[in-house]
Amino acid sequence: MFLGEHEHTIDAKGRMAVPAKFRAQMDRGGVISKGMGVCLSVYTMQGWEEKSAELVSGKSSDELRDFERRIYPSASEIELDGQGRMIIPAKLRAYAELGTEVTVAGVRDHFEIWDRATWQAYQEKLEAEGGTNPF
Amino acid sequence: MFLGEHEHTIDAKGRMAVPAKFRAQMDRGGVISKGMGVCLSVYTMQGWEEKSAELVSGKSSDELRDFERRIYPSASEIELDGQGRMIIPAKLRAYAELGTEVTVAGVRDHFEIWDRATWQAYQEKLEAEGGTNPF
DNA sequence: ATCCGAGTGGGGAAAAGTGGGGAATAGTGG
DNA sequence: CCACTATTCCCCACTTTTCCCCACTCGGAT
Repeated sequence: MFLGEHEHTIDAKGRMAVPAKFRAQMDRGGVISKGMGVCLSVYTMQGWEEKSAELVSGKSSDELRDFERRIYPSASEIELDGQGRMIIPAKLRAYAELGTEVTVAGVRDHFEIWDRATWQAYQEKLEAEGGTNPF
Repeated sequence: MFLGEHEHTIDAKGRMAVPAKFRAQMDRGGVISKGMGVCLSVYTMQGWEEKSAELVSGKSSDELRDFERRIYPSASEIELDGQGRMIIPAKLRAYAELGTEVTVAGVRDHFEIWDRATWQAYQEKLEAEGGTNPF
């Protein structure tokens, strides 16, 4: 399970260290894709297959065609290098408007990568709208 | 699995480099055919056989004859040269209105070749219709 | 103080992508 | 059957990007 908020940086080569606590789950690689909102989502390979299978089920063949052409091209398979970093494809980096300073947030079955400023604004918005903590 | 969006070029001889991430899957050759829409679809040999078997199943013999005469003559077997490029037959290139700048998009069990401008317009249309990313 | 793991940065080798020359091949006309 | 032309295919060459490895820093734990 992915938990917690981690502040990391993207270097000049487009690399970002995966939080050490997430690495064991990602050792067999994973998939990065456009996320819901201005962010990127990273799944384990298994998580990706389950999630995408669930999403395509029960679609008509016309819907399915368009849907598949949206989600698969916007994703990319990722691996970790010897230092536990992943490369974020330039297109996805542009989509999520990532600068060098990013926040990595664990969200149960996946983790998300946000530009730090975007993340902060989003959290403040949630806090203003969202009431109290449930625990 | 074919994932991601790759910008490549077709040279004066009709050759296009296959994205490195797709090559391992194409090493035993494949089949290129007219795609659904203004694009071309490329399957692995195995994927093509499965897909075409699926498509012809449950057709009456009249339907089947027409279908086969439409599908198979427009398709072409492809191999990679020493640099990992494939040749795109001129007829197919004309069908998909491919210029020199193309986008190669991985779509799970196959990948598609689009003229870059056509692809961009299509993606913008999907985005306008389709709401948010599901991941 | 020292060790160790985490995060970051960068040099250099390897691979990917692109372009083009020239031989082999197929097709066309005499 | 031969000559000519056009196309295909196999190399070689160059540029850019990617990938692998080594090195440094910073905290926390021993």
